[in-house]
Amino acid sequence: MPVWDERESEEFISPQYNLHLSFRHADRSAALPFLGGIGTITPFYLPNQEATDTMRTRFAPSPTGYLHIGGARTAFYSWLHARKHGGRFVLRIEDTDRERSTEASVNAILEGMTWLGLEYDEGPFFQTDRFDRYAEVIQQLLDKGLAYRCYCTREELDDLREQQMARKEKPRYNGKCRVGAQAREGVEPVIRFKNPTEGAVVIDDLVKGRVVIQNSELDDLIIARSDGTPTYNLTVVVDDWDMGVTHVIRGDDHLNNTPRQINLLRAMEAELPIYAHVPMILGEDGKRLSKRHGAVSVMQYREDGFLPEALLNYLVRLGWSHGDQEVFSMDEMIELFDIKDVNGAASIFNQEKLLWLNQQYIINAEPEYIAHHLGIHLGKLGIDPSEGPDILLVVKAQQERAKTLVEMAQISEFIYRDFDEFDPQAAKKHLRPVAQEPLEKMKAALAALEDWSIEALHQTVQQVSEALELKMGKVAQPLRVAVVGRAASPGIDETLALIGKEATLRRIDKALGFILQRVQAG
RNA sequence: GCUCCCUUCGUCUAAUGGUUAGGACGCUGGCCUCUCACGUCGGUAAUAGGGGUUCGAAUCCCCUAGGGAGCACCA
Repeated sequence: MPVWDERESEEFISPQYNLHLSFRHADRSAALPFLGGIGTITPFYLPNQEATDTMRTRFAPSPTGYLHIGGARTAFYSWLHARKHGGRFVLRIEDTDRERSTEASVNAILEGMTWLGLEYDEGPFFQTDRFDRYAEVIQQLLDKGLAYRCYCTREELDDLREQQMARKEKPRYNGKCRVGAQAREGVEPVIRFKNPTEGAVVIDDLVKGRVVIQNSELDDLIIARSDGTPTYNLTVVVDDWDMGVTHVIRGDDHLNNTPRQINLLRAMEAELPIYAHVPMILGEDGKRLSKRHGAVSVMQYREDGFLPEALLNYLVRLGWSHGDQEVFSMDEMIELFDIKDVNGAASIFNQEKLLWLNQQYIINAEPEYIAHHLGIHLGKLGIDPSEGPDILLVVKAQQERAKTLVEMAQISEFIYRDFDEFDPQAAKKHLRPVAQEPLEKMKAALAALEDWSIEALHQTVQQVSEALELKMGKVAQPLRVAVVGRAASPGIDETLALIGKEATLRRIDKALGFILQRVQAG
């Protein structure tokens, strides 16, 4: 069973989760009555569904891994489409492949969607709970003569395929058992759908436009394996129909499956959904996104310090645009996004642009929001934020300086603890003998300072600079390297304020020691 | 191999037959400045190739090339 973050589960997962429980464990024969034969079947409606004319989109991942970037985008597009039109967004888990499906993957997918904030209105439904229903539809197709048992063995099919490939033909089933096939000893038959042999299937795809496929290109696909379990093309079609899905938004790797599914839908005399096939997302090398490309799991982006809003904004702009606008609020995305405007071409995932967007979101976010997430990343560095200054002050000081929350934690480390070594480059440039006097003067002035406020600190640095007749940079930079260890930090006054008086004086001493050592070393 | 989809700066995209082909990321030069960053002003860089149609093509048609997907008792 999924393990939820208590706080988040209350908000929007819980209702579906309860339904999931009741759906999985209830007496299905009572809960899900089926009616009639082919032609008179009316789609049944799952317990929480309302009117049949409600627009519905769905996300239907197979739980064989985490939620990846491509899946997240199609889920998001489906979600946006439903939200925009006041429809419902359905989550369905396609777990009929029992070899590869895992509970852990289901949880990973739900966790990913939760993090992104893609709450679903119905589901999650599990296909493994619906085998009775699939069996029923298959039987009806059989009764109607729209499907048949095929007794060809795997070996025979393999041979057939090889021969066809050798002849440079498209491999497909030859329809041997289509008429008058006899049961064979020791062969458990599969069930095939009798695909039309003539004519063409027309798909008016919202993204790809009109796509026409000749039925002569299609063969009689298997809808039930020899062990009786249904296959993908059958289950999607039955589910989309039963669940009242009106808009099928999915990856364009499914475009080639669509004509088969349409033929199946027609055989069941079901209403056809509207299709939208969105293109793939490619890695930086132009190849299909894979583990080689690093962070492909959406949860990895959380680990890496990205905000979910930034990731969604990036994904919506990947393949879609609204004039010159780059940054969109969630409301704007819902209002402006239109699946019809999605580009038909595959696009390359560009980490640099995502980083830029993430920084924009960090800059514009409420400090409280950032602080909440920053705490986690500080914790990973072994830092307890409560042992330092108010974390809101840290966020405000660093907000414009980090592309990710991980980076923000890293560049804030100096606030919480002394560093071990000076950055060699920075020390070489700034901790030189000429810096000795400014540092000593600063130390004295700071030691005497009672009011450790940003304003007072600013004045102090300025006064010391003026007294030495130096530009402020000549004083502030050595001081910065002394207390931060590096040449970059927030304004020197803010920096000192965050570090505190005691640590500041201690670190200046250390820097003076460093310079002395350097002089002696020659 | 066959079928389907796709092709504008390095990347994401705008331009629905008439624009000096626009914006954004990146890279880069200036400004701002105590550093870094933010911000700001500039620069760099594209219609895959070839044929048509048209007064006029990134845009419509055809061919070629390149990329992707599908052709499973996976989803």
